[in-house]
Amino acid sequence: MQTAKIKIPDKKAFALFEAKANIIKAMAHPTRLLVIDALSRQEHCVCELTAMIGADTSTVSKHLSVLKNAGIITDERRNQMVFYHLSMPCVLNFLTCVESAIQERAKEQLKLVG
Amino acid sequence: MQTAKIKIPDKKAFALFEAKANIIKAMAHPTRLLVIDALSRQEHCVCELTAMIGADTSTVSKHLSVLKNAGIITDERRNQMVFYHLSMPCVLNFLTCVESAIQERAKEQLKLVG
DNA sequence: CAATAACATAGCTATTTGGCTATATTACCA
DNA sequence: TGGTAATATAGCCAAATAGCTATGTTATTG
Repeated sequence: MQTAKIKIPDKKAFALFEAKANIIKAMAHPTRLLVIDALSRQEHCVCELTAMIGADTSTVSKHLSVLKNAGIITDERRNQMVFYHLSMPCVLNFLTCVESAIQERAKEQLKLVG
Repeated sequence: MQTAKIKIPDKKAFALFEAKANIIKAMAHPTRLLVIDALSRQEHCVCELTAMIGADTSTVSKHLSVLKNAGIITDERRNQMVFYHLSMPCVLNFLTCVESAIQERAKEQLKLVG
C-alpha cells in the first residue's frame, strides 16, 4: 500500500547514482580515509604515506590508484618520487559530518550506560 | 626518502578512520544512494522504496538495515508499515560535492573530445 | 650500462558483499 | 482463530575487494 506519490528513477538517474556510488566506494576504506586526511594538510609522496599506513608499498599504491581513478586525488612525478594531492577538497566537509555523527552516537551510548 | 615530517596514526586515530569508513561504506551503493535521495524529500515506507528500486523486498530490506545500522536512517513502525527517515541530513552536502565533481569531469571530457 | 630507489602492476587467495529464494515475524481483519 | 499484507531474517552462491609476494617500470647514480 503506497501513500505517497513515488518517482521511479529512469536510466539516466540511476546512472548518476552509480557514478556517485563509485566515488563514495573509493573513500570507503580506513586506509584511504587516512590518505585523504593526510593530503588535506599537505602533499605527500608514496613513501611517506606508506610509512604512515604501515602496509606494503604495493598495497598503498593500489589504494592510491583507487582514489586517483575516482578523481579524489591527483599524482605528480618529481624525479623518482610521486607526490599526491587532494583534488576534491569538498569531501572534507563530509568527513566532518560523519565525525560529528559518530560523536553524537557516542554521547547517546554514554547516556544509556551512565 | 621522506621530505615532510609525517605523523604515524595511533590506535585511536585508526579506530576513528575505521568508524568513518563504516558509515561511508553504508552509502557506497547506488540503491542506497537512491534511498537517501528519496528520504531527503520525505519519509517513505518499504513498499514505496521497493517500487522505486525495482528489486526484491528482501533485497531492499537488507539495504535499509545497512543504512540503519550505520545511523544514516531511522525506522518507525506505523501499523503494518515501517517508515524510514533520513537521520543524517549532512550527507546531502557531500552528495552535492560528488555530483559537481562528476559534472566537472564530464566537462573536461567534452573539452578533450570536441 | 649495471645497480639501486621509488612506484606500479600482475597474480593469487581469503573475506566481504549483493542478489535471490525460502522462511520468520508483526499487525490487521474476517 | 485463520488468513493476508508488510517487512525482516536466514541461507545460498557469484562477484568484488584487500592483502600479500613477485615482477615491471622509471629515473638516478656510479
